[in-house]
Formats: sequence, C-alpha cells, structure tokens
Amino acid sequence: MTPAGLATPTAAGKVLDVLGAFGTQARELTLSAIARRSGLALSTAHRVVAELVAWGALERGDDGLYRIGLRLYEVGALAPRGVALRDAAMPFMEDLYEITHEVVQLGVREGTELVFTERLAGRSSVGVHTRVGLRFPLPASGAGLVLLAFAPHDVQEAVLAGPFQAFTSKTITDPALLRTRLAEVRRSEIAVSDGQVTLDSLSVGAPVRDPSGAVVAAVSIVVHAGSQDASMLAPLVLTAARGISRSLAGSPALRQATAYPTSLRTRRESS
Amino acid sequence: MTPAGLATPTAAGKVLDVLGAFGTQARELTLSAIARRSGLALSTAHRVVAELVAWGALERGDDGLYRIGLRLYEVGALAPRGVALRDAAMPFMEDLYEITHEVVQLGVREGTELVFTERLAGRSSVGVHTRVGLRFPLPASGAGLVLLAFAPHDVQEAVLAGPFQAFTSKTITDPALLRTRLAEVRRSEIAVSDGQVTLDSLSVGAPVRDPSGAVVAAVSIVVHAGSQDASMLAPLVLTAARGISRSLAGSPALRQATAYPTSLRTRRESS
DNA sequence: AGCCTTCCTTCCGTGCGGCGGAAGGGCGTC
DNA sequence: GACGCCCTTCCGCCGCACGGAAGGAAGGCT
Repeated sequence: MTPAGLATPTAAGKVLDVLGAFGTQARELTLSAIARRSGLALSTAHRVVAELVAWGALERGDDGLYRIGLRLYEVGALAPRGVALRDAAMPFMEDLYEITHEVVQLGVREGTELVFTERLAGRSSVGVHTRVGLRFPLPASGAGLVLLAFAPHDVQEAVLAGPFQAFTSKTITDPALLRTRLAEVRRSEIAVSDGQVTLDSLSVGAPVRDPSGAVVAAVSIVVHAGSQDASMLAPLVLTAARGISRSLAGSPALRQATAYPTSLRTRRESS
Repeated sequence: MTPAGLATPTAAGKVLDVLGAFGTQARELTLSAIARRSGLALSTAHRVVAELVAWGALERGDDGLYRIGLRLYEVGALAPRGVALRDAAMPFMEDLYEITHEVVQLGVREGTELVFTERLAGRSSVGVHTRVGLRFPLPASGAGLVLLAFAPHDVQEAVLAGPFQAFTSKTITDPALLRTRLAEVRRSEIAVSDGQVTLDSLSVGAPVRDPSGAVVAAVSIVVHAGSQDASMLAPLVLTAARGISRSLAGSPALRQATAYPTSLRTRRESS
C-alpha cells in the first residue's frame, strides 16, 4: 500500500503515514515494521506511535505488536459512507444472497476508483478476488460502471482520458465505446460487465441513491459468465438497490454530499 | 467528548484532537466547529483538516461540511477488537435476541472503562440508554463486572481504589463487597447486575475468550428487573459467550494480546 | 557459551515547519 | 446596508519535531 520511503515532511502527515502502514495484510506490526512501511525514522515512529497509543488510536498487545485501537474503530464507524450505508444495505444484500447464493457486493466511489465496502459470499459462489477495502478501476466492473455513469463530469473525463487497465480481452479500453455504455447505464439504471474482470465472471450493478437522488453507492452481484439466469438478475439487483435507497431515506444518518438544503449549513456546534 | 480548550502542544496530537472532535452527536462539522471542539486555532485547524482531507481521513461534502472519510473507516475496520470480534459475535447475538427479544450487548474493556461495541435491541426491549461507542464504569453492569473480574490486577486495584459512581441505591460502592462479587464471577463465569444502573433493569453477562483463554470481551443481556426468567438467562448468555469464543478460535483474524507463542514475534514485514 | 541479529528505548542539538494573529472575501440574515 | 459567521491566505517568530547515535534486552544460530 504505502510504498515506503516517501516520508511526509509535515508532522500531521507522519501520523497518517503510520496509520497507512496498516492494511488487511498487516493488521499487527512491530514498531520497526511501522517505521519501515511508513518511511519514518525509527525514533520518529516511536514518538508518534506512543502518542497514538496514549490516545487510543493504536493498541499495544502484551506481545509488543501494535494494532489498530478501539478508539479509531469508533471514529471510523462515524463515516457516513461506512456504517450508515452498511446498516441500510445489509438486509437487502442478505435477501439477494439468499435468493441467488452468488457474490453480492456493495461499493462506493473514491476519486477515480471503486472501493468495495461490503461483501457477502458463500462457498459455492464464483471465486472472485475482491475483498472489503479493495480498490479497483471504475470501468471494469458492474458496480464501477454504475458509479462512473453517475459521477461528476470531471471524474468521468479524468477516467475517459486516463490509461485503461485491461484485465481481459473483453475489458473496455475504447473511450467512445465507454461513453456509449455509460449513457446506457444512466438510462437503464443497470450496468452489466461481462468478462471484463475475469473471462469467466459476469457482474450486474445498480445505483443506490441518497434522499436527494444523488448516487452514493452501487450494489452488484457476480455470477459465472454464461449462466442463463443473467438476464433475470437485473430486476433483482435493481430492486435491492431501490430498497437500500429507500432505507437510506428513512435513517437520518446518511445525508450525503451533494444536495443539502442550504439552511442546514447554519447548524451550530456547542463548544 | 473533547472538552475543548485543551489544545495539545504536540503536532501529532492536533490531528487526534481533530478526529476527537467528531462523535456520534457530531458526524458532520464545519471547519470552525472542528476548531472550537478541538480547541485549535482556526488557522491551525484549517491546515490540519486540509491534510486529513488530502489523505482521505476526512471528506468534505459539497455543502462544506466535513465528515469522517472512507479511508479512516477502512483503517478502523482493521481493529481486532472491532470487526473481527463483531463478525464472530453477531450470529450468536442474533440467536440470543431471537430467543429472548431483549437487549443484547457486546462490550470490551478499555482501561478502567467498559465500551459497548455492538448492540441488538427490538422495540419491546428495556429502554436502555447505552449505545455503541458509549463508555461506562466497569463495576455497574453485568458486562463490566465480567471484564473487571478477568482484568489484570493493576486494573482491578485501580478501580477498587478509585471513586465509585453510584447510579442507584443498589450500585456497589463498597470495595470489599466488590471483591467478593468479582471472585464469584470468576468462579461462575457469570455476572449479574441487578438494579445497579437503573433500578428497573437487570443485566447478565458472560466472558468471551480468545484462543489463549484470555477474556477479550463480554456479552450481556438486559431485561426488566423482577422478570422471573432472570435465572434462565445465565445458561443462554453463557452458551452464547462460549459459542463466540469458539468462533474466535476458528477465525484467524483475532489473536489478541496476552499469549502469543513467542516465535510469532519474529514475523517480518517487507519494506 | 558466544556472537549476531532484531528489536525497543532514550537522549540531545540543530533547524525547519508548525503556530496563530490578522486581514480579506463570500454569503445570509436581520 | 450592516452585522455575523464562515472560510481562506499570509507571514514572522518560536518551539518542538527530527533523526543520528548509543545503550540494552531478548532470542536464534553455530
């Protein structure tokens, strides 16, 4: 993740460098491992880490290894695109899984990437290699196409201009073709990616909208390419997506981004 | 949460001050609200926040409000006492809820406090005022008694020495009595708190252990005081706790604290 | 046993970047 | 139109962050 060696000049950045040293592959680290992965000098890492431990952002086990602390878990749980979204989506994703027993995923867009935030899969499902927290180029998958189709123009242009990562022979790498596909997605509210990630997999995605109508996430389902039920999936996924959107409107927690009534900006915080 | 005004002298601390400004009551803040709640000067907050946004720890909506970012959610999800524990516990907690339809909680100890990390409750359940992320003194609740009973000696002594917060007339405030109760909990693996938080509630807690046998969490159930089924709860809670412990042993993710085979310390991290 | 590696901790002088007051601009409200 | 609130930028002084180096503990290997 963090390529190491790129130590941040700023002090705040060093805190983030330390946090960035942790990852799904590195849930527990020694002090020197943190220093190495974050590109910080050992003594610097030592000081920063000590402060993080004191605050509760990191914890140190009796074995000396450092782990992400409970306090950071709590703060992270405040992310609107994290838990609030998860809570709204899980029931519908579970339904979808019960019906199909295929891989069901929830993803959001960050910059020009797709990030999976939730995933349900049984043993019999397609062996997809995604995992929660994994980042992915937008144009390849069903969920990504949805998020790209409804992204702001500058994001779309950035993706359409940039280089395309081709996973298979079927991965879209032609900007013109991609534009057409995106328009189609906007019209149908459904995106299909057939063999664009791996040749034997097919995914169908649909948009999740916040109360203002802005697309904040995408649900998708992944099946074996060639399954005859592919065309039946669209209504299922679409229904789940709409259910999640409706559920979001109910819970007050997530009122994401784009369209606040301007009056809300006046809210005050007690000191 | 953060009393504001206590600005940290250290630079790293200011980052944490900013993160600490967010809470369940304050999921979205303006820049000046952050400055106020963290005790930082506006210009300082501005600089720190900008850096956090660049990294992805915070996000800024089109409305100008800052929220906890996805990247922090991802990092927080790496906390062993967060998600790993949750994943292991949820199925059993759901069972417990299905059977009883009472409030079911999962808590861990942090310092001399109890922190609830998960909570299931229906509409008909006791109107308990706990919430995920809430901190609580250990000696009052069933879950807290469990965690205290199996805590390291210095923690126990610190609590036994310190002042006791009395919520009701039944709250234990006598160190000698508390010692007796703790011994009882250690023997029976069950803790009952009757009317010690609010007079009309009763909670029953049991310990969750990691593969090494160390107590890492506590499950508890809260019912109306006087319910005749109180004595029936112990086996249920105990069974759930054991199930979670067994499930933890299965998943490789959580190998908490105390008892690593020392050889594990030798693990390396690629730079 | 001895040596070596790896790890953690502490100290300290230098210098660089953090710090916050203040000024300027935008937007809404009274 | 004036006030209040918010955000952004600038700049000079001061302070704390920085990292090299040294001390020490704990295995692992031969």
